[in-house]
Amino acid sequence: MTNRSITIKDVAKKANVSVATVSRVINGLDRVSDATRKRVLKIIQELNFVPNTMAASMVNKKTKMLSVVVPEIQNPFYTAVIEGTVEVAKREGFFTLVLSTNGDESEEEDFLESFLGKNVDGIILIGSHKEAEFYRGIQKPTILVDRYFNDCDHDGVMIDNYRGAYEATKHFIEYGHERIAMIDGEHDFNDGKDRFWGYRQAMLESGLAPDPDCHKQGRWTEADGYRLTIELLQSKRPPTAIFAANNVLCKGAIRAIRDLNLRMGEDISLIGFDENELAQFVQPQVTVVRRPTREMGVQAAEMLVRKIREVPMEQGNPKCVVLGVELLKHGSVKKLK
Amino acid sequence: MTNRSITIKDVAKKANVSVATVSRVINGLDRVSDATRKRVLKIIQELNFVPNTMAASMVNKKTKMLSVVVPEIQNPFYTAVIEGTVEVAKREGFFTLVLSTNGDESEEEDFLESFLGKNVDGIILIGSHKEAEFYRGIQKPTILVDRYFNDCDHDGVMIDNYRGAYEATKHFIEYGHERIAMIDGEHDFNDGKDRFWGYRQAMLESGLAPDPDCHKQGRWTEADGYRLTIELLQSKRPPTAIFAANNVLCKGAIRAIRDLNLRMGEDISLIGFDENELAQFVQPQVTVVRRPTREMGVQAAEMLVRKIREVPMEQGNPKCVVLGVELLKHGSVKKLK
DNA sequence: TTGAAAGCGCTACCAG
DNA sequence: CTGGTAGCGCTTTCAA
Repeated sequence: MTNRSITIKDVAKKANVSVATVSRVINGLDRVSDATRKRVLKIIQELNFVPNTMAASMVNKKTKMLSVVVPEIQNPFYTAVIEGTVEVAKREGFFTLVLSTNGDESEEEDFLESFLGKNVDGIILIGSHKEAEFYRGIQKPTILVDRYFNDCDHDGVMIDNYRGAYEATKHFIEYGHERIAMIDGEHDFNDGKDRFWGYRQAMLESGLAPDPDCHKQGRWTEADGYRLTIELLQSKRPPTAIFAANNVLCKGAIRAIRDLNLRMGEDISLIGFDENELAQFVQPQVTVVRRPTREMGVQAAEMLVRKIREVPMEQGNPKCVVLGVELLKHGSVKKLK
Repeated sequence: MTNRSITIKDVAKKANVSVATVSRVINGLDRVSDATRKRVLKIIQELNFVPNTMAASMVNKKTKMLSVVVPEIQNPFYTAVIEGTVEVAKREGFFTLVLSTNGDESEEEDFLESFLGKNVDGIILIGSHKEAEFYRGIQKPTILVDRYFNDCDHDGVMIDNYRGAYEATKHFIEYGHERIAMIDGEHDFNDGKDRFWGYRQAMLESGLAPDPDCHKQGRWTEADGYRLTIELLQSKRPPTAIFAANNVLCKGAIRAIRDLNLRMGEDISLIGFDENELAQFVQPQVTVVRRPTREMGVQAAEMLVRKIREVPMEQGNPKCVVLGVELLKHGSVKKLK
């Protein structure tokens, strides 16, 4: 497309200075007289010279790029995290590079091995790998988000999944529900697992024996949210309340309830995890556990930038920040007593 | 984090060969005896050596990276395009780098000037700039998607916005509607403009004088979709049909109709542009103009890869592919006669 | 089949 | 304040 691009040498020659001087001007260092600086700047303009950042990076080993790796880019939860990190990164002078892996471990690996993965200054990772070992292999400042692994040698930003599920379940119980179901996906990561344990613990504490028929597990998809909800509601002893353990599952549940012609918050109570468009649309709105999605990205980016800048020696043990969640009460939970 | 990373030199020394040979092995070139190849490969394993792609790129000026630049990453239309391009790119051996500009021109520029922008092999751009000149300045294989500019010196992949709007409007007319409103946003780009002209043309052709009260313009946001719909429906002479010119506007319209307690496809008819979650959720479902979103990304990526590989001389005049749209008829349009 | 050496474009150190 | 120069890690002639 373009012929040979013009380099620092061309500028130097035309300005009758050394490349060293041009470099100084480019980087805004002092030790350059005002006269020469002006002259060089002018030539740069004239020649329309743009420094080759890659060459620079070769020597100083910095690219001012961050990457944020997520499993899927269609889920608003992830895009919210991305937004948060991008905002901070920009403020701090980094570009952010987004990669969606489709939850595929090998795609994640490929990326980290690639030009991009190798050359960013730091990584914010919502990983798809299930073993700490993989993460330990990442030789670069990295912050794990949402999914954490012990002994992974990296810092993390999580939310209190356990508590979110616990509070949702408790809320049902306070309102008099006893036959409370939960639908979720595979327990591949701590987030899913913790939500299940939160639910379970709340049940136990209230003396409600966890009924295996009330815990339906599928994949974390809207289709399965739909299917599992139908199964629950058409069983011989349907629950009076359902806790849908993430946003897409919740959407499926909402559809199912609608399709079965049941009245939300009347015939059946529902709580979702994470806000979602449908939950806000239906009437009454669906009560959900809200987590600070954007904030997670912000925190992660701030931690990452700090880590990139700090001298390696100063780095202590990996720390994992846990952000709180909040139950947004709407009208989808019926008061039984 | 990591100390000095090991380089091609280390491998060469340990294998008792020259760096040239190691380089050949890395790149799978022939002219290396099987014996040495094996030996080098073994050392590479042992040392856990990973070639520095950046250094390589410095000399051969290729990075095997593509970037796709979109205005917003929250809109499913854009993510669908992204998915399409990523798929093709991967198949062709390129990594895709996603950038969301928030529709901000300067952010778009910053990106193109950045390390990333400078070092990708090609760009797929849903631009936020409004003048062809800007695009002409991009000295790199680029495909414009969705928004096109004449004389921009780049190829493009568009859809037939005009026809989509035209058909939607015609559909209303066939069903007996006469007071047909349209809501849209700023006419900053061809897409929005064309939709308006398609609507207008359909009206004129059918002898329906375009009533200025029936064209409400705001921004391309859900909030404005809501607001404009309310305005229309509460005016002294409300329309019987509304064409919402994009997905978010349509969502706003759906909410508004619901909040006014009107029956979709009965009290008011609606057609949206682009599918969206709410349109599929409500009953009856909303009739929409569907465009091949994913396919746009696929086409664009294929064109881009071809362009990157072809010798500069072969490049003819910029060409713009226009993909068709389809009216997905659901129950949101009432038959008046 | 292999190696030596000249870069790619820039930075940073050391002299002057 | 300015210039010379040695790399950064790799590729690619050109010779051997």
